[in-house]
Amino acid sequence: MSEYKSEFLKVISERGFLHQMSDPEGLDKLCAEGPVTAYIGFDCTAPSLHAGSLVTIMMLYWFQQTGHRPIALMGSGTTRVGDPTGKDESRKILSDEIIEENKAGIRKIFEKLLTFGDGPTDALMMDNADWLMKLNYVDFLREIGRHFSVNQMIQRDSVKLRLEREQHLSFLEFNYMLLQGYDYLEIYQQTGCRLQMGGSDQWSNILSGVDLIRRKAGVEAYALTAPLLTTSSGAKMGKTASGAVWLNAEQLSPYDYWQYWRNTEDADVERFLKLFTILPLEEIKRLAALEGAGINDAKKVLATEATAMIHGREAAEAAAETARQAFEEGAMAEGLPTIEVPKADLEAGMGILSAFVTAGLCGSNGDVRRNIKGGAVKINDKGEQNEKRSLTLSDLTDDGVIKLSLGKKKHVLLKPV
RNA sequence: GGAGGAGUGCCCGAGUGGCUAAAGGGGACGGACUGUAAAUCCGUUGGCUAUGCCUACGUUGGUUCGAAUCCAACCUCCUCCA
Repeated sequence: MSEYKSEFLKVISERGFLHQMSDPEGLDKLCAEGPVTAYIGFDCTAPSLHAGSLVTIMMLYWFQQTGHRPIALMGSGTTRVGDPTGKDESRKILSDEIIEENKAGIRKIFEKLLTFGDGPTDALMMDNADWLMKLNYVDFLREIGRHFSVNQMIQRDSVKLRLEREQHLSFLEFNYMLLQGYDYLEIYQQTGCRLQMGGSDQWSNILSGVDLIRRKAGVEAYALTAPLLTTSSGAKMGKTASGAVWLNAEQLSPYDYWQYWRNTEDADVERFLKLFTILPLEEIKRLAALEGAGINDAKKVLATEATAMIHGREAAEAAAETARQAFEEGAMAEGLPTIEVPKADLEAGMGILSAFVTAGLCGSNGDVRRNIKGGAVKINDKGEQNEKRSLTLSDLTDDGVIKLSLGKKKHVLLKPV
């Protein structure tokens, strides 16, 4: 482990963000000299980013914190083309309106973590649709395609493996590195950006941009990737029962987000504290040293700090307090996710089945029935076995709500309005 | 353009005329054990106004009392040859 001179690489390497770098010495020197500009691209396939993207988002955060200028690139141009790697046939073609909506949702996340503006280290937001949509095929081939050597392209591991195994590789996929390489060049020309970061799966795409900039502009640009994260038990990051761990509050409440981190596996606690919180390393070391049940305290810190990063300190504390009441006191915690139902429904008597479905705890009536059979369903903390049970105003607690629970961890409050 | 192969539930994958809402595995969810962890064990895993009904094995038609299974056309994907 060589010592880095630049603050950025020091922080990044200590906290476990580093996977590969194209020219460590050169990049270190560049970053040590003064403000550098770097970008990371994000797809616009969903209305929010999820926990899987958080690693690279945090890299942008640290980049700015250590005195540099980050660029968040919205890939709405490449999203329109569609990422060719999936196996599903008939991929959904997203309409322009949806892509724009998604883009708006994704922007919000960056606005929380980065400081935007016109200053030398203020973050920028760009969109590759601005230049990709204008491309003319023949011009592109002449201007960009000429700088790509097929001989080299087929040497790339991603390509080589496919060819060696005689697996199909479409021309579209083969071209992807040109598009992303072109992004890098375009951003370099517009902003002087000389560093592109991303997940480790982006490595070869990033390198193609590095090459292109060298050929086209005679400038050395850099590549840096972060490891692809899995939990210690091998699960992909950012997936839960109800889907992805979204970063936007509209997609996933801060309380549920807090819970996601609270349920981190023991073996991941230290790694996640380094990656997803900004606590000092000594503090993390101390927390990670906790053993047995004590590590639960570290998980709470992880949850609160990680939640504070993207939902704000206040929401994080509230989530922590709600969880404390719900789990440690078994009390009726007011901060639990709350669903409003028309008062009239309760007056008429609301079926327990539909109550759990509207609360989002179960996917269908049959799902509720199965869970009732499995003994997972509770109303106001009392087990319920009768699927015909209906909820009425008399079920309201002193706080004026009805608490629905599925299993031990999932609770929703029903509130009449 | 030619020859061959494939398309099954969230995913992988068995099934080649009725016993198939479809084996098995993974994942997920619930339960037990714990520490709101992991591992392990057990259960569940299409929908409904439910002793029945509907939807589902690429699409559309056909054969049949009856089709995921047979036939035809089409769509998509893959491999090899040109």
